[in-house]
This record gives sequence, structure tokens and C-alpha cells, in this order.
Amino acid sequence: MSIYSFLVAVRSDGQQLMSDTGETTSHLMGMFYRTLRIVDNGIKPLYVFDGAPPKLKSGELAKRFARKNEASEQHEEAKETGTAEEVEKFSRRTVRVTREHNEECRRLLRLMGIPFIVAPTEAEAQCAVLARAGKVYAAASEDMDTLTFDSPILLRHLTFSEQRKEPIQEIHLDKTLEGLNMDRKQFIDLCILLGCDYLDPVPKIGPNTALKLIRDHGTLEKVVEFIESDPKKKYAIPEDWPYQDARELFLHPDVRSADDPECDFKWEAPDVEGLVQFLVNEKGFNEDRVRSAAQKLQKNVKTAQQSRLEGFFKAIPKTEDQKKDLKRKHEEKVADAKKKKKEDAKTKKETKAKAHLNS
DNA sequence: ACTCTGACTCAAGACGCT
DNA sequence: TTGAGTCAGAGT
DNA sequence: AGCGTCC
Repeated sequence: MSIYSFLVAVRSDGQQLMSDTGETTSHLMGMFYRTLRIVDNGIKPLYVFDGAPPKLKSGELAKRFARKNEASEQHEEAKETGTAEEVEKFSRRTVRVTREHNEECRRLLRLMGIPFIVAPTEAEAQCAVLARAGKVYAAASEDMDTLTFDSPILLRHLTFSEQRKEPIQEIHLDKTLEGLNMDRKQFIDLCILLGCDYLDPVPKIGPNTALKLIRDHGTLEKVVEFIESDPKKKYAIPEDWPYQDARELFLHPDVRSADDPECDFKWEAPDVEGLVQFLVNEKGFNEDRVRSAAQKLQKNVKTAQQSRLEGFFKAIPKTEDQKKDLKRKHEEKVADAKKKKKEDAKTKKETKAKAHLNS
């Protein structure tokens, strides 16, 4: 996901940044400096790449593919007849993360001494396993599915960027379940009903209705039964809606077990000359910047991994306005469930966040 | 009057100088 | 693509 | 904070 957003966002004159040979460098730029910043704040990150998507997702993916193709056509057309703005707009829509982008990012991480793993399928599921096993402190993702995959802690907006508009959120699964007064199975059912990546959403059922239905009936089986037997035909389950399969994916995703040798992660010193070769010689980055960045990395490898997260959490404002704002948001969306959680986390843990992003 | 969903819109990353 | 925010209209 | 620049 982040590679994608780098490709979309890191631009100049509507074009992605490129080396002089015309290869895109936006993803490397984004990865490099974000990772640097994270490390510089005392976090030892572990990256998880997506593997092959589960079969259940193929329907969704096919739709996306079709939309991309459509966007490509519009992009071509815009280049002929449209304004510069239109061209740029469609250009962003046609962005795809390629195998090459992924491989270059991995090469970059290797040179930086940052470990990573390629998940068998969904990265979020793998993150959850590693977090649950204590290999890392938490799973950082924007995707709420991470909780559904049973990660004990989810961090959102972990970018440490200067102009982070969103504060870092630390969401604890146990508190979330507690707040909802649900067990994990119900929580999974709720998330499926709310609309997950694998299934079409049920029309007319939004966050509130979903929550109510699960509360009233307990399980998806019962909910579906209720909906289908409702004489008023208020809701309609989509034709092809294998919710059991989706549930199975959340309960037993295809992941690398945490005690697998592949999950024996090491944070190492950066290969400075390798970085220079790659980023400067091959991709045209500024040598001074790369070297000073590499130096920072080096320094941080030695530094005892002491948390500096506090410094960032303290920035979270707590005015009355802010609180109101949170309350309002708190009442919406899937996030609803979890955001409620976040509120707790905020009012309580605020500054307590420890950042052994791993041990 | 109030609640809820759905449709629409917009922006999207990080650095460093002023 | 995603999310976040806003708005209108249907339903209760 | 705003804005040009990174490649």
C-alpha cells in the first residue's frame, strides 16, 4: 500500500520522479526517507510485503483490473484532447505497483540493513502473526483488517513525517473487543458484514445496522437467516456471498509461522557503498543526501533501541475541540468500532506508548 | 426531527529554506 | 486505489 | 506554515 501511495503522491509537474534513464524513483524516494525517519526515531521496522492474493479476492481484483484499464484509456484520451490537469488526474488513476517496484524496494531495504518478509498471501495476516508472537511490538498499517487478523496492537499513521496531520493511533484489539463487548468470532463476523476486501457489501447495511444485526443475532449465520426470512425483504444478501470462506481466511490465513527460520529477523548496518551505487549511480539521487542518510542509519544501529515515541505522542492535542472531534468521528464507520478504542488509547495511554517496535 | 446510507469530492510523500 | 469529509434523500 | 524541489 505504501509503495502505491508513493507512486501516486511523489511527483513533480504531474510526473513521477525519474532517474535520467527514465525509470521511476518515487517509490525509492518515499521508502528511503520514511524508513530513515522511522529508524531515526528509535524504531526498528520490519517490512512485510504482500504475497499472492487469496483466491477469494480474485473477484475484487478483477474489478480493479477492469477499472485500471478503463482509466488507462481515459488517460490516453486525455493526453490527446484533455487539459494538463486531466492528464495528471488519470495518470494517478492508472498507477500500478509492478514486480520491479517491489524488487527495487527490497533491494533498498537490504542495503539499508532493514529486514523484511514476503508474506505467503496477505501482508496484514503475516503482520498479525508476527505481532502476536512478540516478534514485533505492533503491526503498523492503515488497514483495519489487521485487527481482524488478530494482531494485538495496530498502529496507524506511523510515518513520523513532519506534517503528519493525523496523530499516530495505537489500537489494542483486546480493548476494542472489550469496548464492543464481543468475542473475536463476532468481531470477525461484524467486519465481514461491514464490508471486507473479499466480499461485496450488503446494500443498505452500514456500520450501525451491521453492529445492530450482529448484536441481535450473534452470528453471521443467524443474521443471514434473519435477512432471508424477513417478510419485508428489507435487505438482500448478494448472490455470491461466501461469508464462511471469508471468515475462514480471517481465522486461518496462509502465513509463515513466527518460529519459521525465515522469521529470524536481523537489523544490520547499512551497506553505504551499496546504497551509493544503487541510489546515486543507478538512480541519480544526490550523493551527499544519500551519504548523510546512510550515516544516520549507521548511528542508529549502534544506539541502544530506546524509545523516542513519547516525543511524538506528546504532540497529540487534547483540547476540547479535539475531543469533540474525536467523539464525532467515533460515531462512524468500521472505524467506529475501532476508533472507540482509539479514544481510550488516547485518553489513557497518551504518552505511555513504548516503542520497542520489536524487542 | 432524527438516523442512516450512499453518492460525491478531494488529496495523496518528505525535505529544507524562508 | 484508499480515506476522509460533506451533503441529500429515504426511512423511521 | 507555505512552497519549491527532490529524480
